Amino acid sequence: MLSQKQKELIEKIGIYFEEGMQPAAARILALLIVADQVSFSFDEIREILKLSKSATSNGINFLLNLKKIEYHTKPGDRKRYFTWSPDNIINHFREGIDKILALSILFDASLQLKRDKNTHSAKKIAEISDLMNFLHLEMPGVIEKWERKRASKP
Amino acid sequence: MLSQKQKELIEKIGIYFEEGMQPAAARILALLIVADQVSFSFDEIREILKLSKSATSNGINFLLNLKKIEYHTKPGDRKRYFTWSPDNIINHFREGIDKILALSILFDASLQLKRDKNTHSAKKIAEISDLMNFLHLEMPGVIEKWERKRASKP
DNA sequence: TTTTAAGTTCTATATTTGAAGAACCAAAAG
DNA sequence: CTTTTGGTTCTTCAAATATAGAACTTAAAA
Repeated sequence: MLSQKQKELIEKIGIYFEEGMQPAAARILALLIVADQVSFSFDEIREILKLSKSATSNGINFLLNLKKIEYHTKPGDRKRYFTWSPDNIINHFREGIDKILALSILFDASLQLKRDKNTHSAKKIAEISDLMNFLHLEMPGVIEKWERKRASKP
Repeated sequence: MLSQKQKELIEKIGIYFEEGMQPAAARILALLIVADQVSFSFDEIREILKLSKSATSNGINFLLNLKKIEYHTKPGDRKRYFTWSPDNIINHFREGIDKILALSILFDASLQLKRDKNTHSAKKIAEISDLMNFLHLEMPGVIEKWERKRASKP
């Protein structure tokens, strides 16, 4: 079903995803990305990843909530079959960029509280905040550029 | 020494920094960024943040290791005085981008293992990997653009 | 209407993480 | 030398997180 290499990749990708979700959820997501099989039932996920029912249930619902995965059903079959939903992945990057913007706002606030706005440190805060803002502004253009490139040579 | 607002900012910025370091280290870094005072001794940090010696020591060394902070000494004074080192902050963004690249490599590896590279999922993996790569390639240009803008109107 | 299947939720642990405080150490001061 | 200072390291301890497994729920099937 899963080759050794695929299992290893699930672990490696899982570790990346652990930044932001519990290990079990991270492995579930990685499984759905890496596997050849297009969809997995609750129990298949459970068995393959050797998780308890609760860890499986919680992980799946966490991922459904974030819309990282979705499920479909089959007529005359009560099970749900889960698949990765890759389509809103660009959103993921947007969220990352928004987070940078939020931090830049805190840096600005810190600058406003500085007695002396001309120290090296204060100027650096302003600079970093400006950079974060700039990145936030530039990002849509970069993604657009990528989309154009991609549309031209598919 | 620190206003209420500054203390609140240290907490808020600290929470951002917790992604990637332990809370105590995050607060130390936030303190060195937010405060007007340019440098702090070990015991000042300890007292202001109400940390134990071990938490202070570990946090400081963690931050020194990552070169997020540095210290200087004064003649006839054994203490070290710690300051934020903002200068390689652009590096911080580069690291973030490098991390994205590392993930794209794992996605590529996953794609290589796919039996059928023409499924929706496989094509999406390719697409995401390509986007991550593109971001990695574009970033230096974006930062350069920012530097030019900044040089022109300082 | 009883049983079964598919999952959820609850309770009990296990694991991980972070921090406290004491013991320790090395260099400088006395 | 011996004491003090400035910190580090070691040994708990506490809290947060994650998981297991059992008990429960709900809807469909028998």
